[in-house]
Amino acid sequence: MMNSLFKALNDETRRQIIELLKDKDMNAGEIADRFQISKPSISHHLDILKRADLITSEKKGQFIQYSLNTSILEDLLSWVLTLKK
Amino acid sequence: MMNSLFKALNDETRRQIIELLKDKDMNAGEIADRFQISKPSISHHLDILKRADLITSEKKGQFIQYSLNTSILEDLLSWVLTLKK
DNA sequence: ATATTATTTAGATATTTGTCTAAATAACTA
DNA sequence: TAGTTATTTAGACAAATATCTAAATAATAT
Repeated sequence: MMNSLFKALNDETRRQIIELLKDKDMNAGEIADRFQISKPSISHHLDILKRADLITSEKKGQFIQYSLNTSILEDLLSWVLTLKK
Repeated sequence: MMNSLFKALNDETRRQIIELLKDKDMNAGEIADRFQISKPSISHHLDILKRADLITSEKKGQFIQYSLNTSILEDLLSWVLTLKK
């Protein structure tokens, strides 16, 4: 669990996707347009974020809408906090 | 900066080293004894943790003592917190 | 001086990862 | 039904990573 979370966060592109989704939900194409990386690659990053439970997806007709899931970040927060004492 | 931090955290062995150092300072050999991984590999992990500023090292005679540096975790905390709103 | 102990550096290798293009799937539109 | 648009899946490949053994460095002890 922590493994897939840290893995997902260990990539600049994926962290930027998270930050985009912080502001608003976006579909895969909109996300891909923000990067100079192919759509299949973005799709792969989305998959990794999803496996880490950092984002969720919902089909909206022809599009797939992605949203940030912050609840998993609670675990990261408490992990960090136990280290700080 | 965030890059080397997330990279350092993206490994179970390194996270375990961090948790060991949370309790007390240890030298390289003591740390290595806790894992079934060769000393050179542990040394490499310590190097990555050090580059990420997560640990510090100090020579104590023949030994090198490693300590946890929690101040860098502030940055991780605030990164997570800005996501949560 | 020599030997022993602690740790790192060097070099090799297998696995994982990020990226790409081409093809497949799925939904809408004319 | 065909054609277009949105997204993913498959397969390939180069770069990065975790690990190992052997050798180098540094400090202590006999």
